[in-house]
Order: sequence, then structure tokens, then C-alpha cells
Amino acid sequence: MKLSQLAFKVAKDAPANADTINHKLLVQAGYVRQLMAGVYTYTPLGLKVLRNIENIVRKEMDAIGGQEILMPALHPKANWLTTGGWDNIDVLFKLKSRTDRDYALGQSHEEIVTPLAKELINSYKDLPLALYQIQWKYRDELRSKSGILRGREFFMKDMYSFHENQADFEKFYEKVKAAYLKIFKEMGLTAKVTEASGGSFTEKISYEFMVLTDAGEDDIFYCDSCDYCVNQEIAKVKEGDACPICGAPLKAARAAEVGNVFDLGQKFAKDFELTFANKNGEKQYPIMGCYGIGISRTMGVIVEKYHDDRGIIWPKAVSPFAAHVVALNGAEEYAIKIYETLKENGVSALLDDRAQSAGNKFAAADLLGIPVRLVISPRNEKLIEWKKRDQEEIELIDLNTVLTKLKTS
RNA sequence: CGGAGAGUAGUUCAGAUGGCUAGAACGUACGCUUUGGGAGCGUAAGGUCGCAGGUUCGAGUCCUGUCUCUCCGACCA
Repeated sequence: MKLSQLAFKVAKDAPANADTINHKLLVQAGYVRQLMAGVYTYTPLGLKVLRNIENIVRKEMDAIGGQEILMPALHPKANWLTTGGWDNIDVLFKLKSRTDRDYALGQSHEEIVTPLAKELINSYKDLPLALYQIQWKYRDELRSKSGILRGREFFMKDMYSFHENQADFEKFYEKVKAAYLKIFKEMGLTAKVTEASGGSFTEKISYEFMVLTDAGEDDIFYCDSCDYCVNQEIAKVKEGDACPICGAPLKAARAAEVGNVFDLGQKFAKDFELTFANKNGEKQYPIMGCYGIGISRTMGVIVEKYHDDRGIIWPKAVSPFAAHVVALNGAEEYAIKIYETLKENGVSALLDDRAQSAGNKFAAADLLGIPVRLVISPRNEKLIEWKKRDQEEIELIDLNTVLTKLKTS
């Protein structure tokens, strides 16, 4: 992609109506545009990041046996009446058609996936089953905030699993937890598996995947010596108390929830009369689980974790491009050649071919945050300046070395 | 929903006590110059001052209402 042709470019100033880091940087660098509080457009650059995150999630969900579907965001009232959600969930967006029929916008999809699964599940032989989707979710929040961290409309991966018995569910539950940790690690995030409230329909605890950041809205207590971590909402401990697992003093921190896993029990199966015949031919309700990852929120959390005073520093796995080629004046032709060669070798690259001063281009590169910056300058003959976004050192290397480093680092 | 702040050019902002024919910088267009950390000079385009009422000879400025954004809190099955 050539920067001169890119829709939505870097701006000199951060937006005035933004306080949160991810909001400021994502808008200034041209990754998103705000439509209203909690609702954003993703630009070509922002969409690339979102897709990268989405694809990492998709790969791991597929790897544990999840099958991707795409359910509607617009739901009939009846499904939400069946579970009691219509009257009890205050964040549920409700709307009316001109023929006075009631609809809801999906804030989660148990109400849709459970009746859908009735067609798929008749026998224990049909279990286990795991369906997931990656889609917009809608929640009528009283207050959206913090850029893309808390939207009224947000992008989410939600998976629903169906099991013959509790033991089979537990087995899958652990598989999902492991997959989640792998996913977040690949994106450069350290997620803590945190005990939290299971919501109103279950006494059981759920697990939230928390990333430490002051931009988050949850308070957690965690242990440095073991993996124990608990959300303050259900915590029976305070900072400095002995960890119930290993005895080390607990720490308190602010964190953002990027994922969660729930044991749904048989609540939704019973609500929708979803049953299967077990090995004895008896009718039985399956155990269900649900598993979410906030795709758009994760993008915001990554910016909160990876930035400096000059801009974003994308982890390689989610960066919109692998390399940012800066063509300085007098080296335009050679820069285009480098850019084309990178593309031919399967390296995604952004070429800054704008008629701008060197300083302007460097500032844009820092703001955009692509992990590797390649400066092409008449000063260096045919050599290329290699600089990583998170380091200050600059190396002068030839094109072949650039290709090798991009493919191996 | 309670509290606080803010809406003026594409963007960031300035416009005490009402006198405005509404400014600056950046950005944009054109010309010249320049070329390694957001370059310089010149010219130009760009605004019903969030919206609706009101007070006044006169409102960006005062009053009332309303919409929106941001922050704190509450809320977030």
C-alpha cells in the first residue's frame, strides 16, 4: 500500500475530544474514526489490524474444533422472552419496526445459537459441538468510554459449546482456556485467568482473561508467585493478604477484560427444550459453555500496552504491515523497487511515497507503529536503513539481508 | 442516570467586561525555494461560531431550552 493513496492519513494533532491513549493514537494515526460515543469506523489500516487479531483467534478456535458460523445481529423478541432476557437485561438494545413488532440487537447469542442447535443435536453422537462467530455485538451502555475499549457496538468472537456431560464440558473448557492464553500471547499480551462472577443465571464463577492496564475498568488481586487471580467483584481478599494458593502477598491492579469463559450449565438448553438421546435412549439436556473474546477491545488494549510518546508500537502479529518503507527525496525510484521486491517476496509493506520532508515521514512512521522501518536515502547508495520501532539502533544493510531478517525475525 | 468540562475553518485553538466586516497555526491548492526528525517565503480557497428560541440599536460573547462529545461516579445478565 502506498501512503499517498491510502484513505485516512496520519494527522498532526491528536483529536481534541479524546483523553484515552488508544482513542488519541488510533484516531491520529488514521486507524479509526468515531461516529458517536462507543461506535467507530475502522479504516483500511485499522481493519487490517482488526483482521489480524480476528485471524489469530479464528485459527485457534478452529484448532480446538470450533466451527465458524455467522448469526444475525437482529433478533426477534420471542427468543429473548424465552430466556427472560427481554425484561431482565438492561443493556439489551430494543427496537420496533414500523409494523410495531419488537426486535433486539444481539448483545450475546445464546438465544440464537441454542434453538439453532436443536437441528444439529439429536443424539449423544452429535456431541460435543462447538459453534462460534466473529461479529458485531450491541450493548446499551449508560456510558461508553475509553475509545474502542468500551463500545455500544463492538467486535467480538463468541463461541458456544454443547456437551453430553459435565466432565466432557470441563475437558473442553480447559482446552479453550489454554487456547485463549496462546492467542493473547501471540498478540503480545499477558492475560491473567481471573476468577469472576458468573452472572445472574448461575452461582458458578466464570473466568475472565485480564490484561493489566490502567485503562481497564476492573480491579483485580493477583499473585506473582503463582497463577492465582481474582476479580475484586467476588474477592474475599484484599491487597497484601496471603494468596490462598501459595501464601505470597497479593497485589492489586487495574485490568481490562479481553476474554471470558462461562459454564452455562443447562439453563439455555432447558429454556429452549434442547435435548438429545443419551446412550440409554433417554432424553437429556446438554451442558453448554460460552466463550468470548473482545476483538475490537483487544486492539485497544494492545495500543494501551504498546506505545510511546511518539505513537503506536504494534506487535508483529497484529501490525497492519510487516515493514514501513520511507522513501526520502532523491531515492524515490529505488524505494519503489524495494517496495515491489518486498511484495514479490511475500512481505506486506507500506510505502511512504508522499512529497513530504524527511522529518514528517519519520514522525508518521513512529505514529503508525509498524514494527520495522526501512529508510531509503540517496545518502546510502544501495544500502537500506533498518530500524525497529521499539529500538533506537539503526543498521545499514543490503536488500537480501533485509529480506532475510523480515522472514526470520 | 448523578456530577464536572467542552462544542468557533478539514484539524488544533484564540476571541475579559456585548461593537465582528469572526482570527492564528497546521492542513489543502498554486508558485518559488528547500530536502535526515512534523522546512521557508508568497498567493488563494475554506465559517449560517452545535441547534432552536429570547434579551438588545447590535449576540461567538448575555438568558432559556435542546443535541452532542469527553472525564469521574453509578451501571455493565
